[in-house]
Amino acid sequence: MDIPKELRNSGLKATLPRLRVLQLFQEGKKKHLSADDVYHLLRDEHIDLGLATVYRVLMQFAAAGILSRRQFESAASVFELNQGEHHDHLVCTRCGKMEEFVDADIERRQEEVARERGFALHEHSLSLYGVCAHCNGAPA
Amino acid sequence: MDIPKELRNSGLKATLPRLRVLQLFQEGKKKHLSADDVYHLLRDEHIDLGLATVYRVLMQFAAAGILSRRQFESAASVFELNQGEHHDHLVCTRCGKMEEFVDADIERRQEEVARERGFALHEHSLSLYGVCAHCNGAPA
DNA sequence: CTCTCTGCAAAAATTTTGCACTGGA
DNA sequence: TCCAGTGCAAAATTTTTGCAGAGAG
Repeated sequence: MDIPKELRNSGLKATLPRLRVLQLFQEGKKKHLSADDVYHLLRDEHIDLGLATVYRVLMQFAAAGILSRRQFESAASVFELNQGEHHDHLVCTRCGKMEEFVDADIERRQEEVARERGFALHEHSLSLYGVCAHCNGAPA
Repeated sequence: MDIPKELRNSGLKATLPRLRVLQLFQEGKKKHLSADDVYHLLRDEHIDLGLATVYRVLMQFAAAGILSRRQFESAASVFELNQGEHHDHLVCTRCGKMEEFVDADIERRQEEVARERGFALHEHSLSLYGVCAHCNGAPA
């Protein structure tokens, strides 16, 4: 989608920092980025914006539904483009590789578990941690 | 189990701070406690220990397998007694109530998902967020 | 031209570490 | 007694906020 338009739809002005941050995610070279990652990637492109601005922009995007914020095992949160369909993550604890997946059975059972306990389920977070085939074949 | 013994089994001396922290979890009034929770609960009992010590003790316990560290949506990690069997969490986003559950179907599918993608699964983290029956019946 | 947005720097919140002193075994 | 353990304070990390100036519409 047209980036400035996507911003306007969210009631946000199309400013340079916002355009660049969104572009970074839409390029898709790396899907999961922390605030600090974004900050440094943009600095590498000689786009100097403050870290505070990066945080503000990321949170505005998350509030607008453009990005989702995720919390994995490490201390810092990461953000990723929200592409409509929900998905969970499978993370290699050796090389950091991250795969996304959706499993209909798991999704369905989550609903059932919540319903059995009288909860109205709004969202969930599932992360699997293991060692990927590549790292398994060539242990460190 | 006998608390000093449990500590010695982990190669830790039975010191007052450790005994009190472990006792707090074993009383079970509240299962999930952040470092700050522990710090204040003990201060309420006029047991003055430093916050740094609380962190150290909690991390030693986690390393020893006595406690597990969890990361929910909020910024701070919480710790809970590790009672052997793994479980996941169902959290009410309105009142904070937390229920634990294990679902065999979900566990099995997680293994399958990981295997299909060539990962050796080591652990996972699943949290469901919703509104519990009580809060649903009496919306704020 | 106005009102949002940004940069900077300072504050907050959470967690970790250095160091001299204390206390369990 | 001896070394692990503790308290305190300072540092590190991640994130948020105040404020004056800059820039989009």
